[in-house]
Amino acid sequence: MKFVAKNFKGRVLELLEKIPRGKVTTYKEIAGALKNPNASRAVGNACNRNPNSPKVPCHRVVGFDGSIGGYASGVRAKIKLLEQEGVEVKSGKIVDFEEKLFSFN
DNA sequence: CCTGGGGCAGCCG
DNA sequence: ACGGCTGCCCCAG
Repeated sequence: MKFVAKNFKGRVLELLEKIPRGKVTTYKEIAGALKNPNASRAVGNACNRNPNSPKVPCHRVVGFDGSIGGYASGVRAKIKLLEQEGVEVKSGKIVDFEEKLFSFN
């Protein structure tokens, strides 16, 4: 049985878990999927204060431009994880970002 | 490149 | 429950 969180934070975490390995998404996509296209900041907050650190791949979420943005454990770690999953990162940006972009839509 | 403004959820007192 | 502060953001100038 699937656990459906009704909190904003909970939904964000669930979406993050849906992101396949080697793919990335944007805060905007998540916000839009939650019907709150302006809540991109709130999405980032949910990840930052995320209670499920290793459970949720927050490192697969990047800025609208494919920019890494930030990371609670350090941007450096985020890039490292992405590269391990096969996502190239150059100068703090995702290489072929649009091709690796995953949509919830 | 940097600055300011907007809008939204989480956390703390 | 309320108010203020913060933030892994986005957009325009």
